[in-house]
Amino acid sequence: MNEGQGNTDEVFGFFTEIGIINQLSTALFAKSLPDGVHPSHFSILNHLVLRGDGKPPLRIASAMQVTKNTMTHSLKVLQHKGYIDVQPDPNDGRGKLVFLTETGRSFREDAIVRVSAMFKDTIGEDQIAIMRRIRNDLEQMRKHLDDNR
Amino acid sequence: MNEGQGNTDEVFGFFTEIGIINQLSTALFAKSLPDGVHPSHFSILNHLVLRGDGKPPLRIASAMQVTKNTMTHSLKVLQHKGYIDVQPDPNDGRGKLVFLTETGRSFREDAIVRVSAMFKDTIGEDQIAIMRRIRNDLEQMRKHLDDNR
DNA sequence: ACTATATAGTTCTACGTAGAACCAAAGGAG
DNA sequence: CTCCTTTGGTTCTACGTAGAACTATATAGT
Repeated sequence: MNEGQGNTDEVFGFFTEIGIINQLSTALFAKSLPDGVHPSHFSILNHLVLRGDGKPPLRIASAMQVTKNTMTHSLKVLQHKGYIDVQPDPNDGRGKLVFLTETGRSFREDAIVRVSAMFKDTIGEDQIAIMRRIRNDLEQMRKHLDDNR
Repeated sequence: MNEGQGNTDEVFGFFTEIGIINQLSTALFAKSLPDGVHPSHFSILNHLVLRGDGKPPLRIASAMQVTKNTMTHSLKVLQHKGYIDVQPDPNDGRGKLVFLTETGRSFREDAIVRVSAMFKDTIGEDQIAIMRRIRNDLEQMRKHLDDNR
């Protein structure tokens, strides 16, 4: 293969590995979520619980690293399922604010239990060890990619 | 937040980080590919060059970690663009074999050049160092997830 | 104050991908 | 040989996501 392109193959291989892990983990995760709830939907609920709700969609979108079009769609799904409540922002005529409903909170609680049970079957001590080991490097990488977008 | 779920949050956070990196790198990659060629399409071409062509679709699908339905679709796109040639397997009446065309090979070469140039702008020494550091752990993680699918 | 620009969200469209049902060919068991 | 199961691929449908064009409100510059 062509040398002289520096470490292109290395970089490409790395991102391929990341992509596959993402693929497999997402699929694994999806199997433990009830009815048509996508992992990304759960992520939004989880984010609202952990970081607090009452945030505008755009802020959530940037936290989740998806575009605002995607967020509009996802929020519509969550709202339709009754997990969130979207209200106009009283301080900004353009904006909206996203609130969790009780249904949404308890759905998230239940999902955590299911996911935990599933993780117990697949994620062992070795995997946890890997996660702890590389977590910092991953964060740095993510930050760098995010800054140089 | 609820403790007692063990390291669910840790695991979930890890996969979230992976997901975001995948997201950002894919988007970055896509920008350096011409016309409607998706990163996954390029991956297939790259795989055929690196690992050799003349392989059945199902084998490629398992290497790329996508379902066969997806592979059928992707191959149709690549074939329509003239990058690959799909022929029936003479040894198996059900099977097909995928071959690269000259167009496909040179497209991949050109793409490598573009991608390399783009990487030079975004991926620095620090990032390469991270990749080398965690590459092994990622592979292990991927293998484990793949085996326990 | 007025105009220009930036920002928050939505809509429309296109596309990659997965799941399920399906067809065809191969392989194994009796 | 015959039947059943497995395997390779396709089709149909559904869905998450991105890009681009658009509306409406807010903010900055003069």
